[in-house]
Amino acid sequence: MLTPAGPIPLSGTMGEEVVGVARVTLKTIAEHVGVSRMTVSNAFSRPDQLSEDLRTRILTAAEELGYAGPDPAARALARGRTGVIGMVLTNSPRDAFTDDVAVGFVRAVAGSLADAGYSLVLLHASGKNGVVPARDIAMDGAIVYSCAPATAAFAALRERHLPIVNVEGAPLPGVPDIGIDNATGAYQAAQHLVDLGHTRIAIVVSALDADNSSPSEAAVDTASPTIAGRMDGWMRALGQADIVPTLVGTPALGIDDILRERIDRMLDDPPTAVLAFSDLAALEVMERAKARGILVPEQLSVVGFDDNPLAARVSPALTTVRQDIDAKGDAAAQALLSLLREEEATSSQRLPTALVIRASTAQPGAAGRSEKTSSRT
Amino acid sequence: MLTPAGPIPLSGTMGEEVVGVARVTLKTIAEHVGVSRMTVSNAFSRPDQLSEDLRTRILTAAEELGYAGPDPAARALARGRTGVIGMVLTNSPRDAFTDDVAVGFVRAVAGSLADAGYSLVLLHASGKNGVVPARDIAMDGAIVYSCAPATAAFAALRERHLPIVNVEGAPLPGVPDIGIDNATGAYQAAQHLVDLGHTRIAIVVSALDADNSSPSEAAVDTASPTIAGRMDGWMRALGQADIVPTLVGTPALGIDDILRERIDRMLDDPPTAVLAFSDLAALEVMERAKARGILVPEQLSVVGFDDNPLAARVSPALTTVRQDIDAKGDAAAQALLSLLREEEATSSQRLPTALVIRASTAQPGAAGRSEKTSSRT
DNA sequence: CTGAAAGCGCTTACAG
DNA sequence: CTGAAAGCGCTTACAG
Repeated sequence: MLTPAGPIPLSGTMGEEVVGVARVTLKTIAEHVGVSRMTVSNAFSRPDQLSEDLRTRILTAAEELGYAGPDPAARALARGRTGVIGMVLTNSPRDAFTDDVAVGFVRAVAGSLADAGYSLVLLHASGKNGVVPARDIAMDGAIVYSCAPATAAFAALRERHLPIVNVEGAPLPGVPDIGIDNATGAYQAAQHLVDLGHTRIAIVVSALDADNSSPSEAAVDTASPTIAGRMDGWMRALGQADIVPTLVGTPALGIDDILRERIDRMLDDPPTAVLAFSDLAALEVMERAKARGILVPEQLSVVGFDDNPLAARVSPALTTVRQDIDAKGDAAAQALLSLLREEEATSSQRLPTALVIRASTAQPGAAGRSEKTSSRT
Repeated sequence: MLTPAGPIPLSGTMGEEVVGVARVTLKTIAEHVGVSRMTVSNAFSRPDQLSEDLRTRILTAAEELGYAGPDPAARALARGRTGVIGMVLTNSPRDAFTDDVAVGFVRAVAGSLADAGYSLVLLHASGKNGVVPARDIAMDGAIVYSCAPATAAFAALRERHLPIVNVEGAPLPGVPDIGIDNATGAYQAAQHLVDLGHTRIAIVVSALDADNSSPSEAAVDTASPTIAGRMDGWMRALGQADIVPTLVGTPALGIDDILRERIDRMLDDPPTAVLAFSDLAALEVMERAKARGILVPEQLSVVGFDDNPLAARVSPALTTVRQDIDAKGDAAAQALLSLLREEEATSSQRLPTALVIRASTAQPGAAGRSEKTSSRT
């Protein structure tokens, strides 16, 4: 037996304060029990490779010595597998987590992945410290949510040749893409307004610089594949009805002050209906309309997108295009999982949407019943 | 030069389909450039250790060969540092992410950590696959959010001797705990009801099995340190006013059907006021009261806890105890960060709360103005 | 400014 | 059922 005098060798040079106990490794236990390191390894990782009795003896010794199990970092290197999946969000987690839709997606992905034994690591954009998580974090694969192909994190991931699933992204060769059918959803939303009789319609978007302008070919250029899909759908329905909408947009990826300002400008001479790229943007429009005394839906119909949990709670309840965010998260997780299993069957997927008509839309100029009609007796 | 014939050695046995390119490592590049592996390592990790010229040459070669940088798993083992911090939530991420307060916390932590160059990995409870993330994932430390000390994940973390910060947890020797001052917040909430003149008060909690019972000593036993703190505060204020509240609770950690059922039972013979352990629970009470035609706040005052984003949006707007969730997240992240820097100065912290009085509380039996008083003309 | 040596802690075939 | 050997890909002192 090579076991040193004491059962647990202590760290620190003689005379120094011994702050912690020396690292207990497979070797410590092997020497203690009198077997080879790899038998100890087997005791933990391949129980069928040794006798029940030996295994118990080893596990007992491990516990006595305070061994918490094989070191995950060493194991990851040896196995070539970490058990971790990365998630890169449009914006840093700090921003993304203010959006219920993004949160719902992360939630669903984390759940599906957990069922398969994988943990999710949130990959923020590269910081000042020179740390680029997408490049520097050990992981087995990644899910990229609603990012432009040019995103730095995305590029880093691809350089590493990691299995990647793109969600609501631009089609990229060799990268499966999961997303909803934005065009069809948007088409339904616009058609709903057309059916109600609206002709003066504004479209409110992000990732597109447009200050109450008309949709000239050039202007419809957006960095977001999601917005692009929705634009397609809206324009198709409106085009069929010979309606030329007004475009209100910001170059930013989400709602910012530029967009708010342009929405205000739009409300100076309001259309009769607005198609917004998200429920959050729709609420922004509704709040600003309300502040000016413009009645929704009597004077202004508003349609959102997503069916954010808020949509049903606000007043008037928001007409919107529902997407099944849980299904999207599951689909993304499953796609990545099958990529990890090297089942090449993984392909892109378009999930369906559904128009949900609530109280924020009505016929133009309708003396529609709002929730506060008592004064009209 | 030991460089093989072609610039990029291919993998796969002769005759097999060559699916991928052989792994490019430090060695590949070293041989290609004609320097040692460690000079290549230095080019990436310690730029000051070699001439600018050599470095450029190495980096160029690396790019040509498709080398994405030092392998994170190998680096983690060699450096003893992963750049990853774990987060264990009360419930699995799937459940936790339905709660805006928990989401806000994760958001704040992820943000603070990102600033310091760390990424956050969500640690789910151990699954069927035998995978226990808290034991099997490589990380440098962890934040434990609102977990009972007996939580399996917590125990696994401690066995690994990882730096841990406890958030809203039970005090544990050697583990700094960050949390709000639950007792004081709850005290203020209860005192507010006392000041309004209420005497028939119910307390709605989780993690405590109580079916409209009186708070006997035994019954006040809860597995949640957070609930325990709030109970203390409520009971102290009520005790000073000689009020004995009714206890409505579920053994579960959150809101479940048991709790809903017991709330219904409470409303059969309603008190004049309710103290709820969270805003979500308060909304549950309000909705159920509304369904029965019990007016809030005229017939029933309701006080929540947290100041969930929803609290201000619902109608009537909810009186509640505000906690600064961003501050809590930052504090937790900073505490862990300083633990990682081995600044032993890290200690526990109690963050302040503030009572926010809105429209869901009024004097008992008050013919208070609700939002629908028109009928009373 | 550059390199030879040792090591991080584990696992994977392969023998016996 | 058990072990000796090689290796995962990098970094950390330490020489020169």
